[in-house]
Amino acid sequence: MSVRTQQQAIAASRELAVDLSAVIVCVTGDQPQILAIRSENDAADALASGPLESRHRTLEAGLRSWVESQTHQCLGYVEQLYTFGDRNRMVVGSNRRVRMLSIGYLALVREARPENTSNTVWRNWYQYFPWEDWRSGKPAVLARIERQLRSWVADAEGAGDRRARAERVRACFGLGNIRWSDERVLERYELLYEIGLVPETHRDRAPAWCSADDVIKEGALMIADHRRVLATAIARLRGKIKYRPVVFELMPPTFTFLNLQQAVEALAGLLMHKSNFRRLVESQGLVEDTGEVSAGAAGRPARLLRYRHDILLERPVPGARLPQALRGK
Amino acid sequence: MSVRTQQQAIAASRELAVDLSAVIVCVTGDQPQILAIRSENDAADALASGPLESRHRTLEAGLRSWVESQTHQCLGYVEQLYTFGDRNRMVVGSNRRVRMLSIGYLALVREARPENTSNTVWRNWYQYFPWEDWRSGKPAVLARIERQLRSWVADAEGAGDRRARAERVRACFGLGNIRWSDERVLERYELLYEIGLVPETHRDRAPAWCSADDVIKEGALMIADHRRVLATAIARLRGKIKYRPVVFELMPPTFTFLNLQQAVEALAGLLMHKSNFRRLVESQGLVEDTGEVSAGAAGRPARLLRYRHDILLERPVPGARLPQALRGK
DNA sequence: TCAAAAGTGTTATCCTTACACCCATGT
DNA sequence: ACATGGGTGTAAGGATAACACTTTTGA
Repeated sequence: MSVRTQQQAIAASRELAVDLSAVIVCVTGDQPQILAIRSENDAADALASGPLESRHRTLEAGLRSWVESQTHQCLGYVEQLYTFGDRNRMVVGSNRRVRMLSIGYLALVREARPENTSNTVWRNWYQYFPWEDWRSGKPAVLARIERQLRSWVADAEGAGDRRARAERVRACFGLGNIRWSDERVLERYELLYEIGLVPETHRDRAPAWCSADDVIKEGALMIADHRRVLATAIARLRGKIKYRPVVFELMPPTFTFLNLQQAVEALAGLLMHKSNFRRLVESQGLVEDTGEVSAGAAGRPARLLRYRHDILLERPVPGARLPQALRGK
Repeated sequence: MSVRTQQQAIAASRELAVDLSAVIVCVTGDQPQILAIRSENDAADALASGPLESRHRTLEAGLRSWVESQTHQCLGYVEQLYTFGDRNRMVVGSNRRVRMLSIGYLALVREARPENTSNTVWRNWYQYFPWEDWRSGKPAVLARIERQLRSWVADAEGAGDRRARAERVRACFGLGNIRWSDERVLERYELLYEIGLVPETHRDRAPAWCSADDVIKEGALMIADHRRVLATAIARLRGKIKYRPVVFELMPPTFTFLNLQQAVEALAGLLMHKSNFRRLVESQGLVEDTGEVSAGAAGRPARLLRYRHDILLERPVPGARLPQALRGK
């Protein structure tokens, strides 16, 4: 098995189609946005996606190249998310089924360029996931979602199964003594998908036992599994801002503390304590003062900050969950 | 661009070969091991890798199926790592170059089964990365590595470049006021690769400016980019054990605190404080006491523990790096 | 009796959270 | 004057890291 011939691999690939898809994120003001591709006839949006071209040395270079040429967006930070290849991604080719593989990427851009191609739009990502925005209190949709989840738990066969379901619901949606976790975007979406609360379930292959009546209609749809890819991206980004200074990839060259806080809040879908936020950012040494102050805003003008580019990599990545290792020797 | 025809995608895939490769990990006693495929003629090992078959519904199912049939290992926890597809992975096909894509997976198994196929071996992963094991003090190789890194820093063109290089070296290898971070396995490997301190650089495409004389020869090689895949796996696992109870996927049904601690230490390549480790594990409620005690060991017999399967998902994932969100509303 | 490992307890320190309060500006 | 946002101080509580020390077994 060690020496698989290239022929085998190539033969296998004959039934394959691979593309790259990108969740392109920016923050305008206090809203997180993604670049969506509008389809003419279909109601559902799509993510930007393009072919895997072999002339680029790396996958990432290929992605950058076509996204930049197609959308006239200059990509900043880019990170591979996941490779999606489930069977329900198959499409029917000329005369046989073809497995679609899609390598998902997260890309951050600094500003929302005017939409110059007619079919691309910047959309607030909470349009697709209304239950993920807690900034103005608990989202209304969650009442209905929770009701459905409870009945799913109640429908379990045995007591063990019921416990497991209850546990999972509590963890995903922060019920009982567990808190809502902003990072569980994908787990939440997958739970909804699995139990048929989301239209995609019924579009893909509806299991007999779940009815389409209970579907949550709030939240815009996307084609194929693009909403799953988006959920993956949001989850990754929400996690990442907590231990790597990636927010700054979304900020203009100078910004105030409030700007920064609102950007983080937009991504996390949660509000933060003002003073604690400042202190944390300041203590990390991530920003430095430009001499200037902001103008034109409502209240007192604020100092304008700038990201300290020199601290690109360091950040001791604090907060490990294991006891500190023994020092030295 | 939104509506790419399937034809395009399929056409693009003609020049593609996709396979799955797996880093299969277990811990025996106090050593982390991976399943390596020995090659007959070549000196370098390979990771387990197999074709992407279309009969399975998910990629993961396909991986499990062929790994289990080929290696007679029953895989426990499985997680997708990354999709590797750089140009230097190209291979020459019948009469043209073919891009090799490889979807890397991390798989954890509970025990090292006797090696029943002649060409598979369990190997200590520190054979490939001797600089990653700090359990008995600072690894000896690091002296040489650090010397080379310093001279790379000194060789920088301008002052800015020099600072950036110094910064990067400090962050990756924990020099100056920055501590060694067990999780930066991949970043370290990539730095070594980039500046030609590792044989792979010269095998792939040696840049003129770096000489092969300085190469670090300690550490076993692997074919193609498999050592990079392994580095990715180790990094991911080291990170994951800190916030998800994945170590237990590597433990036998019952174990002592010491067993558990040694497993974690094996993975992290660092030693922990005994009492603090216990307290942390206990406080998380991850384990429960079986009535029994361990027998036959050197000192005083220890209580045998068991993983509490009921807490699969919860774990509030503490230690977020952002200020706590405002409560409720 | 000694070595080896299992356990228990305690302290200083730092980080996080949660408040309370004052400052500067435009309308 | 007051609303809006900028900015400082601080005290309580919790988690960590680092010690010191006792207990139980096998050889």
